[in-house]
Amino acid sequence: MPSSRRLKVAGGRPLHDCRTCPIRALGTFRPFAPEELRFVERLRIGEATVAAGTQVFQEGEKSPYLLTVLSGWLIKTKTLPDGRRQIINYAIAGDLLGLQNAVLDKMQHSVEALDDVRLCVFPKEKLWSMFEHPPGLGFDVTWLAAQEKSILADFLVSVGQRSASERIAFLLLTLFRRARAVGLVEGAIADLPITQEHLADTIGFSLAHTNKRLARLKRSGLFDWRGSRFEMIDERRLAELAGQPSSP
Amino acid sequence: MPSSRRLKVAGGRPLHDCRTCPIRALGTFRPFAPEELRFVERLRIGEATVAAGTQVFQEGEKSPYLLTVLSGWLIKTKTLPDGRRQIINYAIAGDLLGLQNAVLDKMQHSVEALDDVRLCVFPKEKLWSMFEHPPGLGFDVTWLAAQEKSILADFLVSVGQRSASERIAFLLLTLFRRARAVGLVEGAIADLPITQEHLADTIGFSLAHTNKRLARLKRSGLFDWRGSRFEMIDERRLAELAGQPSSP
DNA sequence: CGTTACCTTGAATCTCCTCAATACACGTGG
DNA sequence: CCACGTGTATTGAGGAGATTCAAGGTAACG
Repeated sequence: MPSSRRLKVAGGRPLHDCRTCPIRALGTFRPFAPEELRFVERLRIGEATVAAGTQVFQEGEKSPYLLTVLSGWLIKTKTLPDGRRQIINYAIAGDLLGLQNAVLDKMQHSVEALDDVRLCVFPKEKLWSMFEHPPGLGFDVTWLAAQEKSILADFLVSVGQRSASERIAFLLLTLFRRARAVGLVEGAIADLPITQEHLADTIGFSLAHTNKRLARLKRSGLFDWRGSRFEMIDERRLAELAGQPSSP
Repeated sequence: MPSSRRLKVAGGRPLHDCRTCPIRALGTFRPFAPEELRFVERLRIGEATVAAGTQVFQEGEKSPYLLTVLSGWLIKTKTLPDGRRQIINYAIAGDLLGLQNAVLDKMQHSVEALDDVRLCVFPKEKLWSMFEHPPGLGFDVTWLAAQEKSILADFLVSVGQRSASERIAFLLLTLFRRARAVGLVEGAIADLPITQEHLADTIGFSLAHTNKRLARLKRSGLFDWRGSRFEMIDERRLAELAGQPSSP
């Protein structure tokens, strides 16, 4: 069972400098002008560290925060009245959390930490000022939103059209590549704090069936996955198996 | 088979005035300041009318355009290498097309007209200027993107967790409500230019199976659907059947 | 050393798929 | 006017794939 811890922001704690922000160092993002850096630094409320299992946002909730992930893994989920749960997406370093909350007035899904997570916290009402303030901060937010739309569409194709093993292959490949893009892969090894239940809730199959197909996939030797240690062995063949239209 | 017609923009044709824009009249959007109106009017290239079956965008393509739907229905699709197709979302009046193309450099999905469609055409490189130019045009784009993320998440829950009849109920309900929100429902009747094959490609089931479950659903009398004429009879019960968390 | 979370496996059942055939409405050309 | 094609809807039989339920197994942790 996920714990019921909720997000708390410790104000006034020692903040690192935005200039040395870990996610800026990734090179995944456009470099900020000094002026933008100062602007963002003023908007920021503080940093928060949350433990595995924490509910960072709750579906339907109006939170005062808009968040950026500095480190750790989270899942975004939606739950049906009878308890069936779908994992919508995963979030890692560099991802934005709570855009819906800031723009559409309330959260459309829940967000839960899978391991210990560090977050950068903004007041959601300041989002508007990122659009007033000329240089492309608002554009960056749109870029992130478009990016996530694209990921959601990919997941939708998977769940709508792919077979069980294809879905597993596609998900593992996607998570691995996203992790690699933000420097979380050393050699060919990533730390995935994901259980088979998460896997099942993402690809839309029962846990039992997911387990059986995963076991068979493992035997093919394209990757090794035990506990949270995931090792990619043959990425190209895994991508083929996933039915990936194009290459890395 | 969908025809292979492609989008062509007739420049310099008589344009209606942005002040009398049909989608502005809907009341779905925030009213524009006169200054914003003039700004948008200058950005616009022209209007385009495309016939049913036209491929407005092609997956992987870099188109010079960013579009707004004035009237008609379209589908956004992604196709796997072996031909399996997933309908990602539907677009109607007020929706934005080609954001990925403008922001992420190329289209991640195809867009096809289901009936005759009127479009408002912008040059995609001008998107940036909507963010430079202070009052909230850029914010509106983000709002639309967040909105669509929310729809995609809903579809993902459906395809991942719901049974066949629940998925059908949910999709019909969603399309009906979106149509109603932009004034396309008179009485309880909407014109849905959708075949059972579209339905099947959206909910992730085979055509045969979709047909059988739909037939059973029809017998329950919650709606009437023949050809393109869709009549909602018991919206509340259909919503219950769809496993909708909250009410209209 | 018992608890808890996660993983594994089997048997019976049901959902959904494939394949194939048929029906119907429409428009076109002979 | 009818014959024909095409797109859409419908239906049935048989088999693959997924579900549920239930039982064990393993490893980590207090």
